[in-house]
Amino acid sequence: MRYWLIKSEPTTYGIDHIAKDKTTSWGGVRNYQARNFMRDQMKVGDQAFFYHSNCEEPGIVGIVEVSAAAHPDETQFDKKSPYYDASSKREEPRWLNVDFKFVKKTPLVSLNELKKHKKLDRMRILQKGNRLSITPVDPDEWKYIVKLMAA
DNA sequence: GCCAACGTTGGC
DNA sequence: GCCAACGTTGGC
Repeated sequence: MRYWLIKSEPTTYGIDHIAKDKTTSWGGVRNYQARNFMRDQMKVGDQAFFYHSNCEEPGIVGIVEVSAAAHPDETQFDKKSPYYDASSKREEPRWLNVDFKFVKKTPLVSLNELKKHKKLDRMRILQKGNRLSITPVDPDEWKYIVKLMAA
């Protein structure tokens, strides 16, 4: 079982959206590295920090869990979707995604807070210029952050 | 709104 | 296969 961090913009699809939906298909990811994480490494039961990006207070705001393994991303075949990909064929889908289910909201652990902890300075999210929307989280880092939330 | 960092595209 | 140009991300 692995741990992850997934980014989303709260105005587009934030923690309150998934709290209401209960589960959601994590479609629209158009980055090969992120796709490969979902396709090759994510398993049902893996947990992920839900991170709000591009907003007033960027940071971790909740926990979600993988509820379905990678499957073809429906938005790539939908001509009306902003994620439509004309070069992807049904017989050979280019984009895949997992489903996530809501676990809980957590107290905000802001980006600024994360930066303060020496233990966390290797996290992908804290590296300069990192834009990857799905990144692995080390089990030690996970535990450390969960403790921060409880404090 | 700015801009640095990054991924992708396409001409050669 | 190189690399400049472009578009996007995301913190500030």
